[in-house]
Amino acid sequence: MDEELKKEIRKIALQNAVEHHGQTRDKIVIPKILSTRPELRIKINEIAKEISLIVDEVNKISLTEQKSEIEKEFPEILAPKEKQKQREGLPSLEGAEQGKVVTRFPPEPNGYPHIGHAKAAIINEEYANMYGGKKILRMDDTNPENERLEYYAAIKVGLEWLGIQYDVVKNTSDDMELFYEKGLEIVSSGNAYICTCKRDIISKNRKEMKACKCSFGDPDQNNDRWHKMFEKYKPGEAVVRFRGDMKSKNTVMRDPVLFRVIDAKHPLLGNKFRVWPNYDFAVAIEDSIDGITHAFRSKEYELRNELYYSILDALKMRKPRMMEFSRLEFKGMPVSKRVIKPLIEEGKISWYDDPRLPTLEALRRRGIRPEAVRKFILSLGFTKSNTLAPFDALESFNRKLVDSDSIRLYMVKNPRKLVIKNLPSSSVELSNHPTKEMGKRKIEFDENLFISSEDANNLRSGSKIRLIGLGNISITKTGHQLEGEFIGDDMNVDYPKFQWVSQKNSHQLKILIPKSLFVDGEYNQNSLEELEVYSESHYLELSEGSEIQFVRFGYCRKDSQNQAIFTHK
RNA sequence: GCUCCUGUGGUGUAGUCCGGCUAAGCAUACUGCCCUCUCAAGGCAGUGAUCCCGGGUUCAAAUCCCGGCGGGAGCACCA
Repeated sequence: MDEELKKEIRKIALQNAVEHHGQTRDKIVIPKILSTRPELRIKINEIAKEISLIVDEVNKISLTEQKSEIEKEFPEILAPKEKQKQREGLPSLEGAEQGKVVTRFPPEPNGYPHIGHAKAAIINEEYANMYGGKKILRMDDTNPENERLEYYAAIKVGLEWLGIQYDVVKNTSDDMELFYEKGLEIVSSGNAYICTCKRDIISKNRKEMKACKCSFGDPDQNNDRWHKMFEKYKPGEAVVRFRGDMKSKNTVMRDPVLFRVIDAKHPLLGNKFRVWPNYDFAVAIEDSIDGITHAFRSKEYELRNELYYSILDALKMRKPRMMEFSRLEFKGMPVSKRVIKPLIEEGKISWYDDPRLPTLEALRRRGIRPEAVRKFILSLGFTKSNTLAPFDALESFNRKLVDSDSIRLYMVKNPRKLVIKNLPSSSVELSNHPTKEMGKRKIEFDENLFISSEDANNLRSGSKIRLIGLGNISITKTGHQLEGEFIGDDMNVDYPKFQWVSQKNSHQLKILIPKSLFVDGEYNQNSLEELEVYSESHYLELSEGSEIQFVRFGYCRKDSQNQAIFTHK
């Protein structure tokens, strides 16, 4: 064995020993050597023996000796370890070429957009941007019974708020004629057939893996029935079914429905059409003709991938790559309309913008910034494992964004009067932000001030406190109404510091504190706390929607002249 | 029930495809210190993971293989 290798081994052993209280192990040193010198693998036995010897030697000498040997022999490893840099954004995409990636976000206009939509939209956008590609917004509106005009608009408003812009905005329903063309093609080629069986028969056969009699109909029958779908058949009487595999383990593949008859009025197209493609057929074709290179959807669609590719194969159409990510929900914050709607009807929450909800509108009202939503979502990564994200992760991103332009204001909850007769002045100027230049505000006062009960409760006669920005006070009387006297303005004291409000300058308002809507699956009766508070009247001069930090309380967003919503601490 | 996906500190994740470059990285939460007329932001430090469990392959496994277990989803003429 050459001396150089021995030296190398000793170096690694020493380094590792120093990092671990003077002790190293050959199990650690062997891989390290082998990883840098793969050619040694064949001589493994010999090397392992040598390493054991060296490791023993190193372990015998003291930590200080180890350190001094490193200093003398291998000073290069003394350089401090750099902090590891984290990959920015999402992992790279397989098969993605710069400038050629096309992604799409296909929401159904059947409700208000929420955090789950944000995740899908942001992932699609990020990837398109990452590769200098194209983004498409496609309203997936092929069920006229569900879609409503206001939802098309609400989704666009939400996306705008998130700051996402699209190269193309379209509706799936724009391509109805194309679906018919492809529908006829897939029927004519024998890859689909028209089934007139009753719904429960179809479902029973699916369960039992049995083909239905319609699947044996000849081409003429299918052709004829295809045309009948457009006028003769009533809803429920006939559906177009893909010829999949009734014996497939994947239930999705057991001759799924491609088209059905729906007579409802479509918000965009009225009664022009009554044969509607279903989701699987529509997305596959749309993704293909829109030139989508990478399509992303959430995990519950995973089993539908096989169908998606099969439809495109049957039609000999180009296939995008489909990938899925986990759904995003917050603990105790339902996303689904099925859960939210009854709460609205029962009057438990006001509307879809109630601050306890994870809708985009609610997050906005609550004071969450779109950039925070984006950072938060990206921080969750692109993963298929179930995420029940904690809301405080979002809050932390938001706090950092909001802090630098939130005006600092004083506010007291459950106000208690504090009378101080010997105040040396009648007004004071307070600065609006501790570090950023945001100007000052003037507060006028007389002997009547307020502090919050929480603070007042800990006081007794003789307690000394500092009213921030005002001066030091010695309490002379406690009780329902407190009294105190001004004892100077020395700032080098360690009295407890309280914020205060002057009676002359006060404004009463309500603060809404949203809490978890559901606890252990049950509606939380106390999910919205309402606080009656006094703030400085300066509040009235702020524009609606501004973010405020009430000192020693937390961040709030001004909702109106007499209501603010608690954002987070 | 059947099928598919998933399982890394309190929490969210990186790493897993192509086993060694990290006795497991980052963020958040928590604790302490610095800064500061805020229990904020900022700076620094610290606590915290036998990488779900059990076998196997290998000189070497969070990473590969087999078997369990936990969690989620799908089983619609909804998307």
